[in-house]
Amino acid sequence: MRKPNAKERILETAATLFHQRGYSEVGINEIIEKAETAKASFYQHFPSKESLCEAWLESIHERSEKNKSNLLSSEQSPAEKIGVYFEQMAAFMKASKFRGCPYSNTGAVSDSSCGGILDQIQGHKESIRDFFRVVCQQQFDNTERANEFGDRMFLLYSGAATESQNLKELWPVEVAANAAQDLLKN
Amino acid sequence: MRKPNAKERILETAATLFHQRGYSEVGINEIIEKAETAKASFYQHFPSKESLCEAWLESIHERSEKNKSNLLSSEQSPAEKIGVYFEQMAAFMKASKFRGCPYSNTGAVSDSSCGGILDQIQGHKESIRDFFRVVCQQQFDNTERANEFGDRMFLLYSGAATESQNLKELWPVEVAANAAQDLLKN
Amino acid sequence: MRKPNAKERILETAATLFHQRGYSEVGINEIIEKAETAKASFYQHFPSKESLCEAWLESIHERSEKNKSNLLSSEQSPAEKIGVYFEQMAAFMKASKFRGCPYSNTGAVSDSSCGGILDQIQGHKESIRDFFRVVCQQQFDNTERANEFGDRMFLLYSGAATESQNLKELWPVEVAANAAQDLLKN
Amino acid sequence: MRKPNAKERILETAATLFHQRGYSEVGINEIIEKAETAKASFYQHFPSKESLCEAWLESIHERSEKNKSNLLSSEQSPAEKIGVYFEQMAAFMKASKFRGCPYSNTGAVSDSSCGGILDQIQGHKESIRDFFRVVCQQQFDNTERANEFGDRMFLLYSGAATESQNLKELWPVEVAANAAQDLLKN
DNA sequence: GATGAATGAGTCTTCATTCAT
DNA sequence: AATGAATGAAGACTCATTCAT
Repeated sequence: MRKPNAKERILETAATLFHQRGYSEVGINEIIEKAETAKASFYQHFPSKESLCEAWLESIHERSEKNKSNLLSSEQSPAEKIGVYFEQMAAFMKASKFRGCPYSNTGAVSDSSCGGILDQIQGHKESIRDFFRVVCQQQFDNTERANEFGDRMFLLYSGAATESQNLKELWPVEVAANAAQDLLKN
Repeated sequence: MRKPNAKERILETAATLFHQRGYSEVGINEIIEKAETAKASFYQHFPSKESLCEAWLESIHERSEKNKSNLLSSEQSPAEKIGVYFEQMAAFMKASKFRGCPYSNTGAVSDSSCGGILDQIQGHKESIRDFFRVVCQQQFDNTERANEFGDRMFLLYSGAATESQNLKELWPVEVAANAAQDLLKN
Repeated sequence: MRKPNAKERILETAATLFHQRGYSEVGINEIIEKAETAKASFYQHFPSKESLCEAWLESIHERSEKNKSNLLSSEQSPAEKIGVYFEQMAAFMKASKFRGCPYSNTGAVSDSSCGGILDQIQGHKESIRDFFRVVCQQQFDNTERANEFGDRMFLLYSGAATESQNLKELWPVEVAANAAQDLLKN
Repeated sequence: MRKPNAKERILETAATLFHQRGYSEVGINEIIEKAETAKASFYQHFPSKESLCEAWLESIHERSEKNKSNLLSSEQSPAEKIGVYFEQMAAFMKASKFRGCPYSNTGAVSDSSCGGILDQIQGHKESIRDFFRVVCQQQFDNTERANEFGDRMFLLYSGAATESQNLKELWPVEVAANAAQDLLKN
């Protein structure tokens, strides 16, 4: 069961803990203990806690990119794509007990996470925004309108993540999904 | 210049620091130092760091309530009220160098802030949601539709706060404002 | 027996350990353990390990200054003053089991101890050099010659400290003392 | 450019770093990184960090021995030999940015370097002391006097190394050189 | 002859909190 | 109402060394 690779064990453990309680609330001691590794082994693979955070965010980003890419190139209609995306979001929120968006949560902690972390947050967010824009471009002829509506969907999506986390409820995701569908009909 | 009241000095100092860097990133040592108080004096006024956090959030909430109440009872049209509210938001984002929503930021840190803090976050968020709902009720006859659109505006608003913070840009607030205005026209 | 004051206990413990084994070889853990204090208590009194080092060197310097000042203003002849000074040195070497000069030992560790530590080392050394110069000025009419001979005595003194430490023997101190006496006769 | 032999690369790298910053301040991680070797390769060539230290001191000693031997058997007068020796010292101090004597610096760190390191330090120092004694024997008929004056020169030399390092200045070497020359004239 | 991964004990420092005065 | 001293637990990170390959 236990992965033989220490680096992977650390990364997976950190992924769970960071997401559950937030980057700043999880110490390296706890990570290495649950990953069943020695402290020095950790630093052999990651030069710092921050670099582990970057690796964690990176791994999420990769999965997310693949998913969005698949969705975009699928045969589904824009409305269906939007529907699937928000359904995935709802499932994610429930599964993670409303812990919200790992990127926003990490960015909320501090601006001192300026270095690579801020870059990753922004890159990820831009990518999601682009996703909504492209879906809208598949629906609307007017590119300008498509981008504007894509941005609105992006904000609905983000607001749903934030408030679903704050209120520990699912309705924000549903409301956002409906609003996005309505936007597609305009 | 220096307030004579130690409790107020602490609260103001904490307000600034918590907002700038996040609750978990600011230690009591720094707070009492900048507030020019002794450590024991701090614990005389606040039983714990968490209670200081609650007092901070409470003070923000009070100001916010007063502002929303004034807006709601003003002579302005719903569109104007929405316009003013998002303009205030834009000003706040700029002034705080895109540090986003203190409530969401605090909630992002940890679920261990279960106690009173989570209650305050949820209370504050519900209140903002209600604000948007009431504004919509002033516009639409259909209450159900008003509430649905109010919720959508709430999510746009929240998404704008989150992404304006993440991207360190103002456009999310503007996009959200426009989307909200469009909702009022439906 | 145990001093009630934690700061003093720390300083005395550190003085002993630093001198015995060298600044870089003594950890804070050992210091606080032997001083019977908590780690945080240490940092209440000293902002860093380096600052403790500075306090230690400062305390040595003060005692040294008082001693040299007393010697200089005494009724003794220059030869007697030199004699007493080297006798004190011999006693110190023996008592400390040939651990040599705390200042030179600290400076030997690293040039990264640039900050205040280097300043203290240099200040202390200049002060000893001045002591020998003044004694020579009390012996010779020619100031230039007095200073030159004072500098030579300073180097003999320093070499005696270093090599007595290296060789774990007392003869370097004796040789230096004799050489200094001969210089006075020139 | 890069030496093919890993052992030599390690030794040269360590020589540079140990001299620049002191034995205790340089970790083997840094050494193997700068020597471009694997950690296990290091321990293949040197059983411990201490043994590397010994190898380093040994290599310095060999060069020093050769140099002194050449000087002693040269056609130069004792005064010239002393002159050359202190000139070399001055050049060494300048080149190493006043890092002083590697042996004294290593000995200053700790007495726990009991094993072979202390032996090497003492052997090296005795050898330098002998050098001065022999030069003096070439000058004076009286062996006892020659040895006494040789010892004095040794202390001047050592003091010059120590204080030149402490003060980051060259004058101690010059003063010691002059004092040594004067001793030869007695 | 060489290597990358793993380790336990250690480094210095900061945390929120309580105590006696 | 106010304070400086004290505390144990935890923070991130580095040490010299060993192991299996």
